Amino acid sequence: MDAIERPGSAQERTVGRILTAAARLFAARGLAGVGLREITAEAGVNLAAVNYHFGSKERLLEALFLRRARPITEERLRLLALCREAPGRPPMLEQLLEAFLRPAFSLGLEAGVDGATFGRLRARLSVESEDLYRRILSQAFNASTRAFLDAVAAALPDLPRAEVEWRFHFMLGTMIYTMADSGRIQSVGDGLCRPGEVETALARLVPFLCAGFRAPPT
Amino acid sequence: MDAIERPGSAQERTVGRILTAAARLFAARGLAGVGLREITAEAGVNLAAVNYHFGSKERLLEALFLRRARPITEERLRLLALCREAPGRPPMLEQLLEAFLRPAFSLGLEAGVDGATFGRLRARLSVESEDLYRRILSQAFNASTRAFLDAVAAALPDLPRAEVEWRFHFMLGTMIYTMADSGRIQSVGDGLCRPGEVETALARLVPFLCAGFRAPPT
DNA sequence: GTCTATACAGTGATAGAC
DNA sequence: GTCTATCACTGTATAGAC
Repeated sequence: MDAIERPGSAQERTVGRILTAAARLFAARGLAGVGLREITAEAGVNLAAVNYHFGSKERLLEALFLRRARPITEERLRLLALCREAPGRPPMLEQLLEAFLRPAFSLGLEAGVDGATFGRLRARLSVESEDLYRRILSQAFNASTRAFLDAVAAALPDLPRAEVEWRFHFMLGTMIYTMADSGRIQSVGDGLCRPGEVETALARLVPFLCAGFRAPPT
Repeated sequence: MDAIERPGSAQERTVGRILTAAARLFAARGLAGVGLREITAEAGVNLAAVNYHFGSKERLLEALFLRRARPITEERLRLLALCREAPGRPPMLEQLLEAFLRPAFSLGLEAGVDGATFGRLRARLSVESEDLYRRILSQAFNASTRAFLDAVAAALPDLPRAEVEWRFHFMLGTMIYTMADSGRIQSVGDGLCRPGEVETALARLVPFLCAGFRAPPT
């Protein structure tokens, strides 16, 4: 426990270098496109170091993911605590969705070297049904997401709980697909929608989703 | 040209058996989780047959995908031609979204042995930004999707084109994330939203999305 | 043309020496 | 703890049989 916590120790240096190299390479060329040998070469460590410190390539990915996900959860909860009904402020629902979505976009898409494609990584994990990935996402996001689900339900007291969950699910879909920025809409449309533009995406998403949430129940 | 078209020929039999086996195995265990040796063993053909007939594992996937995607496109265009404004019918926007979404769900999620997880496969491809996958999706869906994008824009004459494209993009996100059925919402909510239920999903999606499309432009 | 057997260069993982 | 050597396995390529 001591060695892994003390910054500057040989072990911590090795782990950090692996994480940095892996983040850069995964971002540049995707998960399957880069091998352990390339990661360890760039990090200047031995091939076996990855399996020694992380256990497997997949668990290296997990460590990488959790390191970037935590700030999102924390910022979400911080913003949630600031939401309140008051004259001159937007309606509660708008505040909640903004507080939920903004950290995912601002911290997930633009912060730091590996942030540029953390959104893509997250999107890939989010459409996978494999157990490992579900576990990673739950571990990273369940706490904050559940809090927002309940807050949205409270802000829409006339909407049955099942409908709230469905619409929340739809919101997750729009968020994740936008973060993935796959280029699909550019290929089908006239290029007027560019999901990579964070502020534009948020400004379009919130009114769209709020209108959907407020639709009469079926 | 003759041999590949005549059903029952030795070649057609081999190709068909590979496609069937690959569809089942990809569906069961994902794309990376199954090797060529397992596919060829189940199909009762030689290992090299895949590369001989398809060129690579990825192009096998492409053939598989296009085979199942074509009926979706055709059914969409058939339903689009039936949409019209008339007394006693739902508003045009509702008709359009229903015509766009229903074939993706009904043909993509439940028809045939490999249909059960064609939706998952499609979702995985849809969040990928790699060129091959973008090409596959364009080839499969651009014709029908573009037609619907224009029809929706015509049904919402007061909405700027950019806004239409953004909201259409959001719709794609809800559709794809629902088809992926990753289990995420069940893990965060109370299990009241089960994206695998096609009719329920459609009944919830259409009003939600129509309300979003009709939100005032920002 | 179709199919087979086999070889090849690459992967992630690991046992055991130091 | 770290490294070397090696393992079992992957997708792909090819030479040659039918």
